[in-house]
Formats: sequence, structure tokens, C-alpha cells
Amino acid sequence: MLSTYSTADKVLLALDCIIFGFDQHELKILLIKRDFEPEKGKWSLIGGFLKRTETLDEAANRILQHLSGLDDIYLEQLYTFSEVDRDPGERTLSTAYYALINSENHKQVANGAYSAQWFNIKEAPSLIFDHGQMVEKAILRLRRRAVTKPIGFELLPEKFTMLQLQKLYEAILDEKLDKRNFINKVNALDILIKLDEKDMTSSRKGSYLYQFDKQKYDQKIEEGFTFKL
Amino acid sequence: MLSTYSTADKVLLALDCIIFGFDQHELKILLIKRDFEPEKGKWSLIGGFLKRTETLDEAANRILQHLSGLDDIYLEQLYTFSEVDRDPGERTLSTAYYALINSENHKQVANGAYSAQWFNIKEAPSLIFDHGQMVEKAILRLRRRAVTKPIGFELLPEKFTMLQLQKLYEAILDEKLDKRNFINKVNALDILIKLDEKDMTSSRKGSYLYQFDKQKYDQKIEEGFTFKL
DNA sequence: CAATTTAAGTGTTTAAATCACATTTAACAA
DNA sequence: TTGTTAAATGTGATTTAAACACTTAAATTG
Repeated sequence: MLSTYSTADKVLLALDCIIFGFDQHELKILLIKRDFEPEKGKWSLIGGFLKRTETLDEAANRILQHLSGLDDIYLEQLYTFSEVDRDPGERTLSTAYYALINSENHKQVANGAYSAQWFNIKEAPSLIFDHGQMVEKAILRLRRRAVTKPIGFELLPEKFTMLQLQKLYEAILDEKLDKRNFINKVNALDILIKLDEKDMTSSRKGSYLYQFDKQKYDQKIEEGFTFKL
Repeated sequence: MLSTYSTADKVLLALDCIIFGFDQHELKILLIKRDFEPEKGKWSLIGGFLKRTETLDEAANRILQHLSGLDDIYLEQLYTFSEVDRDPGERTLSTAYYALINSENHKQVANGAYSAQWFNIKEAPSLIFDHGQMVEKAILRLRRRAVTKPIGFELLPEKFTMLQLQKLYEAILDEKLDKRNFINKVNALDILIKLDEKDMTSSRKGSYLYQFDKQKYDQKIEEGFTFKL
């Protein structure tokens, strides 16, 4: 019988975090210089190894916190990568997690010795191992998520203009959207509060500021709505 | 430094296969009686442990083949489950895979000592560990897949009626569909060949038989189309 | 203070998809 | 030949999605 605990192989299980950032203009990704062999000094995702006493979710958060200082980030599991030779150092599998955060609010991502750094997603250096594949897959997942579940709460300033919200979606989807249709769809969702205030920095006329209506939003989520952008 | 290979914990990594079956009427699931402790004798998913020398995909196929005889099934990775106490026997993570096959063509799923058995999805017994959760998650994924990518090639007889195809989707989605609209949508996909033959078993008039047009289908896939049912 | 400039704000039209009903048709049986 | 059964097809109403361009408010400039 092959399915007994005692005879089964044990393996190293790594975690790699794909942290996307949005800074009001473009999509970024957080990378770190690897500080151990093999591939020491090359750019990689933020990663580490699972401990016996923690779940993958916990490990992902611990590793992210440790290497970047980022705390209390909602990480979502993406996929477990398992090519036998994916890591030339030793037989290692890796479960990838991803998140999207406001990179302006998290400019300080270096933590002690570890120098994590934000890169524009389109100008990021090539990565070690299969990390490039991981990022590819994460982008596809992020795009699907973006048009399926509302995002944005943590990504925009508390008060924001419609154009800012639109830019967020354009950055994620990597395509231009029609202003009027975008506004109509967003308004139809009925989760924004239009303020009396205007943002005067962008134009003479000034553009109205909006806030997310957390209550309505939570209620809609509870009712189990998925939205289509 | 925590991220070195030598100091990292190694863990057991299991695989569990959620095999959905369709038999022209309803959705089924393939379960097996566990033959080792803990929980020996209880119903569980088809599972086993990863070997150091194989990928997860390979392991899932090997385990499935070994315990059920099912060979050459396209398995898709679902999620890696990692609660610390999910398996009381020993600290074990499990990566779940799922597939949907024709259960009529695979009635013989017992393999030697292992007696796998098909259950109607709505009448399945409760499962060990977190296998119930796995099944939940797999069903949701399957439904999303079903309306996104054409399925059915392997699930229906070579020649089938529109109603049979509709029943397949109704079983997966667990809802009734409108006949007229269903036919229109399917025809719009342009991947079926209408035969001159009729199936006379279901009615006096008889209903036309169809075949998948493998060529057109493959071509559409290549063009990267996703379809909406 | 009139004219200009800038981005913000706003609706309508058209096409496509979806839905809900209703009728006709082919084959067989009585 | 007539009745029965499920299959096949048609149509109109409704909803949803996509394309598209002008007006407005306010600061700036001459």
C-alpha cells in the first residue's frame, strides 16, 4: 500500500508572494533581491518556506511581513507550482499568493537588510526560477477578479475622483475604458457617495470627489452580488 | 536568516482528486473507502502522497490511476489546503485536483483491493477531514468553467441530442435552462455537426443527433475564444 | 472684464442578447 | 385518418451593452 504516512516523501514547501501595487497611475510589482544561493543577488518574488506549525495563509503573511514590513495584507492563494527542477537548489514546491495594495501608502517596503523595491509591471526585471510564470498567472487572476468583485477600497485615497477610479481599472485591465460608460456602470452599482467637495488640482472646473459607501458595499457583498464592469 | 533550505521544515504533501461524473442524468462524484488509519473505512476522496520525483500533476494522475484504474484523465489543480490539524494523523497539506468525466463509460472504477464508487452528488456520504470543503470549492469552480469553456466532448456519447447536451449543463449548473435559448446559443458556437440520423428512443418524431466538430472546435480554441453559455 | 482654455460632466442612439410564449412538424399508434 | 407525443422552429418584447460628441464651470490671460 502506497498511502501510508511513514513511507511517504517529505518535501520543502516554499511560498512566493506576488504583491501588486497601484499608485494612481500604473500597476507595480514588489520584488526583492535574493540573499542566498542559488541565484543570490537576482530579483525574485518575496518568498520563504512553510513551517510545520502554520497554515499557508499564515506563512505567506509572515514571510511578507518579515521581508517587506507589509502587515495585515489580504493575500489570496493562486496556485502551487511543482515542476521537479523548478528550484535547482533542492526539490521544492511553491505555493504562490497574491495581493493588490496601494503602493503609495507603502513606499517603505525595505525591512532591515532586505531591500524590496517597486517596479512598474511593464519594466520589471526578469525573475529567478518560475517566478515569471507565477506573475503571469497572477495578472490573469487579478484581471478576472477586478471585473468580478469590486476592488478599490484600499487602493485609492479616502476621497477620490471618478477619473482616479477609472485609471485604477485601466491599469489593471491594461486597456482604455470609455468615460461615460464607466461612470454609468459605477453609479449603477450604487456603492459610492458623491461628496460636495471638489478636487481642484486637476482642472479649473474641479471634479467631484467620491467616497466608498462601506455600509452599502458590505450589504451588497452579503447579498452575494457579483458585479460586472 | 530564515530562508535557507537546510533549516526549513519538510512536510508531507498529499493529493486528493475530486472526480465528477456525468451519466446523462445527474452529476456524480467518485469516492473511495479509506483503507488505512486514521479514519479507516470512512469515505474519502481518492488521495495519496506526492513523491519527491514527480510533479503534482503527475502525482494526481498516478494516484487516480492506481486507486481507480482511471487513466488519461485531464485533472486540473484546484487549491492547496493547509490547516494545521486538517489530518490528525500527521502534519499534511493537500493539493486538490478535479476532473469531470463520463461516469457511464467508467463504471468500472474499482481497482483490485480499492473499491471506488460513484455517488449522486446530492446523496454523497459525509467525508473525512476537509474533503467536504474540497468538494464544495470544486463544484463552484466546475460551474464557472462550464460556462466559460466548452465541455462535453468526453461526457456525451459520440452522437447525442440537443436535449442530452442541455441536460449536461443543467446537471452541472443545477438549474433549468430554456430550451430555445440553449439551442440558439449552442448553434451560435458553430462547433456541432447536425447529422441526418435521428434518435427514435425518446419520441415518435425522433430528435436529430449531433456530433462535435472536433476540427472547428480545436480551431476556435486556438483562436483563444472563450464562450458564454 | 471679455475671451480663452482646460478638464469635467452629461444622454442618446443603435445593436445585440435574452427572455417568454406559441405554433408547427414528424412519426407512430390506435 | 386521427390523435398523441416530444421536437423543432418563430416572433415580439424587454433588457443589456456599446458607441459616440457636445455643453459647462471656473481659472487664466490679455
